[in-house]
Amino acid sequence: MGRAPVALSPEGKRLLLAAAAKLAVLRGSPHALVLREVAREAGLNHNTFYRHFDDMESMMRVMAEDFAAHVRHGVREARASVKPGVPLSGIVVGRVFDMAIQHADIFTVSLRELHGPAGPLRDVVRQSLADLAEDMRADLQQLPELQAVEPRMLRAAVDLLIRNTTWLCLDYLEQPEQRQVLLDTAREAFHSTMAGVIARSSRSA
Amino acid sequence: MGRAPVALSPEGKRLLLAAAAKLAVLRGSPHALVLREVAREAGLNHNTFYRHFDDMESMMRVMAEDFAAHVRHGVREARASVKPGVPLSGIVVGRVFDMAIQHADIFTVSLRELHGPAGPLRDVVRQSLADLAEDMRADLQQLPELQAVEPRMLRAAVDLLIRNTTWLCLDYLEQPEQRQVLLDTAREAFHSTMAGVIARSSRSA
DNA sequence: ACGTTAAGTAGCCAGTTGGATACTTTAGTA
DNA sequence: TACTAAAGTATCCAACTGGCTACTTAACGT
Repeated sequence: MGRAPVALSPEGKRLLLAAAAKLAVLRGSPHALVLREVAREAGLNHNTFYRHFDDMESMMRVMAEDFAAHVRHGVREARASVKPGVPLSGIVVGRVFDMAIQHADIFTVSLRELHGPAGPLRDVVRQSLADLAEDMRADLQQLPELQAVEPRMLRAAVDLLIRNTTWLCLDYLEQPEQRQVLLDTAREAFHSTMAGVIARSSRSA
Repeated sequence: MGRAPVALSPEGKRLLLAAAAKLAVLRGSPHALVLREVAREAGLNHNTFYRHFDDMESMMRVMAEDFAAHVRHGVREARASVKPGVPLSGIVVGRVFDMAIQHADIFTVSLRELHGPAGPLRDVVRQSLADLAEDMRADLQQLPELQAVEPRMLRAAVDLLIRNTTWLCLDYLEQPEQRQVLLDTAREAFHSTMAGVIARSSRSA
């Protein structure tokens, strides 16, 4: 359940996953990957690939599970790091950025895949973000200013912010030196959106 | 300048571009394209490709230019369709969706490429969106409620909305039957964000 | 010390690829 | 009508691919 991803995997498997992620970032898509090239990048014979994966698609499934595990792990850690009652939302974007940069290739590939062709990788990534969104909504809803807001409207706002954060996160992974600027951008979006939700909600009440 | 894109191109060139876009949508990335397969899909001998393009990358550049031309053309049309003084913003998302569905493959590939690896295609697409953003900001700024808003803050809000719209547009291209839902989502994001900008702006004034 | 199994390797295969060179067809136009 | 240039084709090539079978090495419990 809660174990760190790919921790118990054999060396070769991890090397292959890392090589695949790295190459997929360069190529722009995991679908452009070439089996032999991945093995070469990992410093292994191309046949070793078959010791760990059935084919490329099965490898992508593993990568997607890794991504999902990282996200779950990150959320759990963030939750444990703040006092109960205090909202996570203030720190969540920074946490996301931290997670992302620690597994930069996997995150880049996974987030890009959000709008790729339908497939197991995309489904898993989308589900992770959907879970995260519902988590954040419930978290925010407990704030006094937001308790009166209709859950559906709040969820829509959170979805908007997650789309925005995903975008900025990909920018961050490409230009880590822009971290502060991107965080500020995300924070401003957060403030504007929440102010908007509150304004619209109290107006309609 | 203002001419419709690929209008004067020879038949084969258009066939190849259409085939490439179609396959790139299926594959998830133009970088996964295979020259011979593109030609096959277009019903042409693979050598004919070289009559029109130097290589795959030069073809992608052409595709990017097509995308940019479509966007410019769409904006010009939208501008002409509303009375002067009336803001475009109310209809702009619907217009974007219309444009996108008319050139579904090119738009899908181009918008996906926004977070692909750096390259000419991506640069052109980003520039198109940046131009569109500045256009929209200037347009919105003329509204009475928004005249007092700091341009930089308004631009940030527009950027947020464009990121959101891009996302929803890709969803729309994959599920055209969801058009109305997605348009409503975009409209709600628009209202929330603008309400937020106004609230924050008047608060700090 | 030995046997079992997982991890890794070597070499082969038929099929496909990007690209070159040389040829044919089409369409315009002088 | 004959000439030309653009568009399209046929064929060949070395290089690479995914996947197969068969072999070697490393690790580990007994």
